[in-house]
Amino acid sequence: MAEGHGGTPQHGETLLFLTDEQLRKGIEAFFFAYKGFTADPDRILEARGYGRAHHRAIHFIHRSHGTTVNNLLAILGVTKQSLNRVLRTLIEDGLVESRVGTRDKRERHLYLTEDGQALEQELSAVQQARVRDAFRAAGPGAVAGFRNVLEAMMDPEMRRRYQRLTENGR
Amino acid sequence: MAEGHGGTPQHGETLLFLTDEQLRKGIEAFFFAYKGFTADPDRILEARGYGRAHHRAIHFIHRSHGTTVNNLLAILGVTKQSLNRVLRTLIEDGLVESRVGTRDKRERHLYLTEDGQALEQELSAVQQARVRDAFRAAGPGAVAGFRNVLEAMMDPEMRRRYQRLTENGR
DNA sequence: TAGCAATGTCAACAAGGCTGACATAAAATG
DNA sequence: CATTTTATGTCAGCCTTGTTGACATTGCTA
Repeated sequence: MAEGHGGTPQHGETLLFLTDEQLRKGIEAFFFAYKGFTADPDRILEARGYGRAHHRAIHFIHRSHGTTVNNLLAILGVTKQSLNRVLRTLIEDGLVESRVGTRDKRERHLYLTEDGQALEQELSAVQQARVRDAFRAAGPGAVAGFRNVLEAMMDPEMRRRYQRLTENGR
Repeated sequence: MAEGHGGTPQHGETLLFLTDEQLRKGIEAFFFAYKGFTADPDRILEARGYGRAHHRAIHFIHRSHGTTVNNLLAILGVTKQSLNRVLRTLIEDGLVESRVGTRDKRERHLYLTEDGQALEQELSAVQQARVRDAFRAAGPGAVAGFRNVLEAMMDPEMRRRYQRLTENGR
């Protein structure tokens, strides 16, 4: 499967020589970094009896106020039963509000309550701080480069969803 | 904690202005990319009735032939009960061999069998392909930049372990 | 009106984390 | 040599968060 000695250049860019060792380091870095990436929010969530699944729901509801359940399911890529379990506790705990759609009354539109927004703020503050520090430590150019690599690593379907999110903020 | 409008430059590098929006995109990119990162191995593992935990064990045993259980525990950051469950199935299935230590007979040294190496190859082939393609698509400079950001994002303890791994290959 | 779509819910199951407790063998230490 | 510590394994039980399958309700749509 492509022995690391190159082949032909693609995209008209300079040929990149990537050794197995370089790739392995990248893979391990990804693994270890993801732990750090989630460590701070995890601590906050744990104190409330929540997990990462709650964080993800809160994040994307904040990101897209009034999104529907189906929409959220597509973004998160889990089953409705799995999401519903999380959503139910968040609604019961008064962090998320579910309003019946006006145009289509079958849909439920999801919003963060004040408490929900407060938790979202708390979670994103620590996570953003971690990412900000990492970007600064890595220096200029890292922001775009980092995101480009990540974007290229996504499955096409997820990339589309990601790009749709970042385009219009909705 | 550096208010986002900069303050004074650090590390003698150019000041980076990072908006909340940029940070949020980075965070979401990380989330979506991690899904892609694990998608290909996950498919292979599923066919064998294994999960990500098995992959991680296999990866680091391959990476450090003859490593001890304690060592592996520290790298993976899980409990011995959790690791043991995975390790037991891998040993039963003949993918991993556990040898009593010669110097210290309490230790068990872990090795991949031929079958284990074959699976490791299969798994790393698809994962490396994904990372390689992403690096190439992102262009030169991405490799180092990407790794620098990731490294800065790790918890200090994990960063030390990561660096120790990448230094001497052991 | 018939059928499809969006949502919720119940039940059951699995992976993979966790804690606590206990057992064994071997090393290390006084 | 006796004691303690270390490395490992194992049993039992719990939690979160995924999964599938089945079923009900409501409301849109053809």
